[in-house]
Amino acid sequence: MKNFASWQNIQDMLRRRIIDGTWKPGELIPSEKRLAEEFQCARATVNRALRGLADTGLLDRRRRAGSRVATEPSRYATLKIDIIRLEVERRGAKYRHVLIENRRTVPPRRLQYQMKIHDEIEMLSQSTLHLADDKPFVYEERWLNPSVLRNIFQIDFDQVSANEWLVRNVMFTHGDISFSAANITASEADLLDANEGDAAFVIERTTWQDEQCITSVRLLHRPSFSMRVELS
Amino acid sequence: MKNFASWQNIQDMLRRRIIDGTWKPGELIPSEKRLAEEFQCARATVNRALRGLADTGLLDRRRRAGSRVATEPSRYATLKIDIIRLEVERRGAKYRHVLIENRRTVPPRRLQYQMKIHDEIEMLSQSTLHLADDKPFVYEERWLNPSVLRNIFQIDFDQVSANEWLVRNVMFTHGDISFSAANITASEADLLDANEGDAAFVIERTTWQDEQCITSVRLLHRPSFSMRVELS
DNA sequence: CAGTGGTCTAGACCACAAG
DNA sequence: TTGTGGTCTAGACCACTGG
Repeated sequence: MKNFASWQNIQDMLRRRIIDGTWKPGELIPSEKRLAEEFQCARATVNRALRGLADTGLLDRRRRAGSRVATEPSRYATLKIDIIRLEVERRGAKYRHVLIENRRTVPPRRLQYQMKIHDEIEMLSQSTLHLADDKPFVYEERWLNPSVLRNIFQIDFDQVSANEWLVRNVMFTHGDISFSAANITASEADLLDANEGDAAFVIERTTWQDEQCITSVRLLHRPSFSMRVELS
Repeated sequence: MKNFASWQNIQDMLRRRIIDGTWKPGELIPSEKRLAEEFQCARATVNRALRGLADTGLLDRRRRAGSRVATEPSRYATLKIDIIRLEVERRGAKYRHVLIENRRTVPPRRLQYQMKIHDEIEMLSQSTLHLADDKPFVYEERWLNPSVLRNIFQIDFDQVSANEWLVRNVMFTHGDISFSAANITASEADLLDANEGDAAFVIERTTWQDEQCITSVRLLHRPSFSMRVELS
């Protein structure tokens, strides 16, 4: 007999029952064992299907208590954090970047705090403009920590943006990212070919390798930029 | 002998090898079979560990070709889409909402397109202000599709916000969400207790149940709002 | 063709928590 | 105490694709 009951099939069937209200929010669903009997498959197969549903927030699962349809079914959206060059190219445009500033200096207090750094160490401070079809796309302000990136002063960031170099050469263990909106300043407006006060989408990201901060970056997108994600 | 080699342990060890450069970007790592021998465990256990690493973008896996460390290790950030009330309460504030407008009307063209609706049907149009500690937090403009939400005109949205009612009562099969920035208008500024032109963080979300659009919503956050996510 | 990852199975033991 | 989910095992077959 063929396997019509792959874990994907089972997951789809179970998701359907949740979505169409066969099993209502808060309700207990049959145990893995019973579902395995129903679908004539091994419990591990049902487990794989249910785990996926729990991961997306549709189910709450607890040992002994069983699996319940989530009462407040949070949904999760997964953002892909890409190299800016790829993001530009994905939009069908030609990518180019310009390194505007690149100097060693001590970061301001606010950033020391953000990077969880306690010494007044010198870092590499960069300003980069990323362009799509030669039109301003993102203005990037970045701080790079030379205590982690030993050879950082030898890299030619005119050839490769720090954004891309880091992704290819340095992996982080953890980090945080925040999204917000900001009115752009006169000088930023100049760089982004926009008007002072325009609302811009801002991403701030800081990454660490174990306890050491690698880099902190602020990406100021051109006005009208929007980031889109599919929900499933 | 105890199992010191749970799939989590194995995943951590393998992740470490990728992060510290033992295995470099683009490099082929040992097959599941070999790793299972190394860790003295079943292949399924290694598989579970590797699958997780592939899911987060650290590995590229292909049948026959084996597993390679990703050349462009995309990282993924998972956003939890919560009920606004919970988001306010998570920030330690008291939640309250005010239904400002609630009327039946035909949505404008732009929204018909966004909702992939082809008929000039009447919908429920709502404006809601969400408050945190009685201070404006988010201004919400929402369209609800009565062809899917049959009893929508009977719900008392003064008691429960549409945001919360929908999450608890209607599940979607898919949707899309976009993040952007906007200069707030004079009337929005009035509602949000801000100034005209201030930059506000905007979330637009549209959800469907199979082919039918359920709702489309635009959330205009108070200036200074930011959304933060952990990367791991 | 052969070796890889993808999946499924039947069984087992364990950790947990509701009753 | 007992039934649940969480995990691991040893083995198997399949789908895919590089050589």
